[in-house]
Amino acid sequence: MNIGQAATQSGLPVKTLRYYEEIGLVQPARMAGNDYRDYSAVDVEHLRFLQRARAVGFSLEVCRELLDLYRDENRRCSQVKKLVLEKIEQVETQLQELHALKSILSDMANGCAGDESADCTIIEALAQPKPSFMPFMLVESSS
Amino acid sequence: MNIGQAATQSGLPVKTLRYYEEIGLVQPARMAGNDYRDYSAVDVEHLRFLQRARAVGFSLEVCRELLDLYRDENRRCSQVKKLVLEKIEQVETQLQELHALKSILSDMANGCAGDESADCTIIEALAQPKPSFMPFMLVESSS
DNA sequence: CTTGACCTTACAGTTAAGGAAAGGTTTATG
DNA sequence: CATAAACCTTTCCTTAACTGTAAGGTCAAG
Repeated sequence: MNIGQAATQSGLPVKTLRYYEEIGLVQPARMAGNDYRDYSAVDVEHLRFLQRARAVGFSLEVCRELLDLYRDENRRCSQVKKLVLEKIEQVETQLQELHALKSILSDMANGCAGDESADCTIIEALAQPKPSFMPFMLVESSS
Repeated sequence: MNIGQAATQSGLPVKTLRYYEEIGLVQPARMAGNDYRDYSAVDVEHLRFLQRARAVGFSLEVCRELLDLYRDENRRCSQVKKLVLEKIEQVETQLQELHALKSILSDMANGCAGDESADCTIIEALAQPKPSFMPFMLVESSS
């Protein structure tokens, strides 16, 4: 099967298949003569696995581990679950950060008239001439 | 003021200040003779503005717009608020996506024994030999 | 025979910097 | 005065996970 069909069947763009080959994730055979990539059914199965693992947010590095486990008859289920639990923790951390951001942004928006004047409490909050103004900004000055 | 002090006072790394100069955000004068960057008080003010705008999640592109508005005496408050409201929408979209991911990952983790056997419902869900298995995967096949 | 749809490689660009190399300047100290 | 530490400079490479573009080879249809 050539790359176009493999892309269609895996739900991934052609460019992505070339990229995955380049980084050693799924390396198809080559057709004699024209050097076209020749994807086997197993290759496509692996590509689909990757597509789904990416769709649930795993990094390519972790996808590689998952694919290795998928191919490994001697895997232990606990290894797989560990990766999922780690990912859940990451997602929870991101959710907390985004909630914090949203609350800051909402406070900013709510405190702002949004009219045609040049005075703007949002700009003032970001300029923050003295740290006494808009206390919610003080929480996020960690970086 | 040289770059190290400007970095300390703005809360940004030295490398970031050089980068911001390179992309035209804050371009300090140069000292005669040694060509060191020479940041004015206004430059540092702008750097601090950028630091805070980045800290609340605005992209550099939007930070540039915000900084332009900050410098613009004729800005309209509504322009600023528009950017904040757009950012809030982005954050909400991301929150929804992350909630969806978390629920998928949690379902996966909850359905998995996590023991020492090779059988793993997570791997099966990602492999998904037939689309009849684990219906929550069907929602996310948009990319 | 040519047109269009495939396929190939290689290189550049994206975001927002971080790191390293190789070297010039200034300041503190012996 | 010499020198070493602590600054500063530029340039290039790296990150994640691709996407876009250029320039060209191959294949099937009409």
